[in-house]
Amino acid sequence: MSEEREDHRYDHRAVDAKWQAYWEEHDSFATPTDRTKPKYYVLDMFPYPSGAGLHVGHPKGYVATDIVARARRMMGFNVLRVMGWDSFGLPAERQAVKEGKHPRAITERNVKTFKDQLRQLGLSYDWSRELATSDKRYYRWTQWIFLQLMDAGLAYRSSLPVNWCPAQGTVLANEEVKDGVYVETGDPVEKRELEQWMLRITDYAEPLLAGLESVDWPEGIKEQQRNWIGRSEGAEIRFAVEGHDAQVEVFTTRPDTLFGCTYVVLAPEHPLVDAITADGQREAVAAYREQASKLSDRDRTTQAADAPKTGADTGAKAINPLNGEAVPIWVADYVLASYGTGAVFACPAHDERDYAFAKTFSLPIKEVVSGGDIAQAAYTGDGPHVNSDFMDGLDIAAAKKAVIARLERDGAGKGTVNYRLRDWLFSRQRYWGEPFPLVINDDGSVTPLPESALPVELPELDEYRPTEDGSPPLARAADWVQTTNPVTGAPARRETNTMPQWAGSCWYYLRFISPTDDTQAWDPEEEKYWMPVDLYVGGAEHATLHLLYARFWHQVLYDRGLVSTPEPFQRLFNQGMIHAISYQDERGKYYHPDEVEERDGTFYVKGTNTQLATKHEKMSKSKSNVANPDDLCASHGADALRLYELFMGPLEDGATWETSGVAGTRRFLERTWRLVIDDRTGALSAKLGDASDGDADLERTLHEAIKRVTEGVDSLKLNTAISQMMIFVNEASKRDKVPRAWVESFVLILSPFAPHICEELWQRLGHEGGLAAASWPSYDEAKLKVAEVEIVVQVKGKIVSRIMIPAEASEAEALAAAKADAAVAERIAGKTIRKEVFVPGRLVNIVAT
RNA sequence: GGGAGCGUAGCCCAACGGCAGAGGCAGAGGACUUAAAAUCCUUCCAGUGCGGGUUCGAGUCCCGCCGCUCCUACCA
Repeated sequence: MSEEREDHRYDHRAVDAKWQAYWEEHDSFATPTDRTKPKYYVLDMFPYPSGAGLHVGHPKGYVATDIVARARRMMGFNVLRVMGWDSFGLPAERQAVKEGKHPRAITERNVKTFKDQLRQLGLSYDWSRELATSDKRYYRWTQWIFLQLMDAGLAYRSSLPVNWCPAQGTVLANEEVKDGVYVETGDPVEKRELEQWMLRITDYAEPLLAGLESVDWPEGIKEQQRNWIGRSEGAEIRFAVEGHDAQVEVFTTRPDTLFGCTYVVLAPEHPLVDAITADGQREAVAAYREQASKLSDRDRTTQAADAPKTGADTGAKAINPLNGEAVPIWVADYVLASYGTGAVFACPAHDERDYAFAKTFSLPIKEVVSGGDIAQAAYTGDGPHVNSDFMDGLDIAAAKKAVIARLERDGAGKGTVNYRLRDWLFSRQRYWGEPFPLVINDDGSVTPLPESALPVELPELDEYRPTEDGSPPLARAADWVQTTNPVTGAPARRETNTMPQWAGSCWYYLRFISPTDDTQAWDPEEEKYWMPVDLYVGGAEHATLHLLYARFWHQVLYDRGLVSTPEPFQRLFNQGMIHAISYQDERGKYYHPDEVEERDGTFYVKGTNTQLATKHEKMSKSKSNVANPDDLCASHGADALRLYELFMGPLEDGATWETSGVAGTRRFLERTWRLVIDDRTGALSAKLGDASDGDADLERTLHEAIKRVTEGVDSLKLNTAISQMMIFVNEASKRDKVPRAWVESFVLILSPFAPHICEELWQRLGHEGGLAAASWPSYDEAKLKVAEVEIVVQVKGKIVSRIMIPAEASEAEALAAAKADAAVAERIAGKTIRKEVFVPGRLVNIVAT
């Protein structure tokens, strides 16, 4: 008897497996080919397939988009829902070196792990459109886009210093270098000049700013992009150098303080330094530049404005173009070579950094804007100008105008706009990336390859480290490097750098439109149909890099008439990060939750007296606080996991993972199951009745749930949608009879969240063709209303009574009913009514004195 | 230093400016059971980080603090 009963309970293993197989067999999520219906392109930021696999934090966004995709299909949209792999990148290359395998083999292994994990979650991807950026059928077109960029004059070569680590024989990213050493090993890092490819993203600074106005993105992300682009208006001013032909050009946003200039500063790398340095200062300046060059960019820029200032006097003098005054020229690393002109004029009275520098080196400080106390600190606020000749008495805005006009008249400078955004360093000294589609001729000139020569495939190597002389790994493929110019037939060599990982992710959303087309990157007709991406979901950590780079490429493609929309991602949504509790002993060792026990509110290593500190941290293997989706699919089922991912809280918020919460959504699914199935017999529940078995309260709960879920698909407020569905199931479970049609509607709205169990229930309810054939239920506003409502009656804002009135009652009726209440009447007797407030369905407030 | 966000019950979280509680977790009690699990029922628990202000009315809007998270950082 009991065994038989077991057989009819909700068995997630059987249900999950059955329907995942069904979907695959029936191609349930194939992208529709008719073009008559409205389209919806919902996209996840595709992952880098790391060796660690997925933890429960990763699928949060994927589950959210899956709900949107499944619901939109039922609502009659053609949905494009796809997944791929950002599969070029350094970790695979490192792992390849470690294991002595090809990075491709490592990548394929990791992709398989990821894909298996995603499949278990029942995500409705059209897997026939799967792509990988490291696939030559894909990177052929990445190379093609690079040719477009070259053709548009947006790609150029430039010699730049990079971080070179001799001990590791490799180049390092800025993030990997601190205090002049490789953070992982402590090996020293030096700067090495290498020929690099750059992309002129700065040419697109204005369109990138302007485009933000037209997209539906979180304000915070837009603001980050604006800050990153960093538009600032100011002036370029030329200072003559005393005794030299040379001129120093500076950029400033405060040309109005030019009379307060007491010195000029060049960045240590400024090209004029050698030419102008006085003989007596050569040694000191050389020593300073040497010292500065040893610091990584990061060290030079992570310090706050009040950091100790260093510098050296060149002994040269610059002439202030306004008053002819000669001021000393210094070299200091607080001026960055890569911003503006790499030189500034210093006005210590009104700039904190200049102030600190002037104090350090006892340079004069001259006030030109009144309102502060420059004996104490720099004054950066507004005020009437002083000691400034024609600007005296003007405020900052007026003074700026006046001084720019004067400089322009005198030919000593001009008003300009500057950007913080730098050109994009677009080459890496790595193997596992896209080769450049070009050859370098013997004279150093570059010839782009014709389209017919694409793809330029990565050659096979058996060693992925850089060469001994520091050339990138591709230099090892001598036969590959040595080639001929396709136009002239003359000997030429290939570029041994590869593209950075961002390249492939810059346009993958376009390739998903026609991923198997080997004749073009995408089909223009299909592109017109599907673009732009209607909803793009991913982490906020990509706010400035990926999302800016992709917009840049897209705008270039748009300007060349290759895509139909100026912006790629119409709506962006950032899912919050999932954190989890970690347990650490005094020495910092992490313990897995299974090794931990709680006694009297304190945590200990099981069976010992070793006390543990708890912390909420990012999920990470190294912190032993990772929850694995595979385990949860096995123990609670994919649907319970999917529900919990979203039930935890608002999608955009961070949340703390608690596996015990999955038990709650699992119980909800079990209650749902019992609503439909008699778990003693496996037959349909005897509860299911006809329309006459329903009551208005339950019907209202159902319609409320349909409404919340329908709206949640748009707003992505899915946690409250789930809770409304829980209310319906709790209520329905209490009834002896529930109209079958209501239960069916409920199964449909739950199905995007919990597709496996809902397919099963839908089938058992006698429907053919699966949920794919079903359409979305609608709600009826009229059904959401109740006949009578209890409203609160306040007198002067204090609750004195509660009365029942018809829901449709007018203000006059409600007030009359309120005043008829004894407690109210008593309180307003003999007083003057100053104000009466009526909030329909909520309250009445009578202000009487 | 700058920017963004968050702070409601033991915990996760709800509340068009209108009765602070929808849902879940954990806890307690009970029903069912030989017992346990499962299930069902009942139940405890905060006045919304702090201080002002606007308002008939503030968790919600405004100002100032405190705490936490994320991003960014000598950008002239």
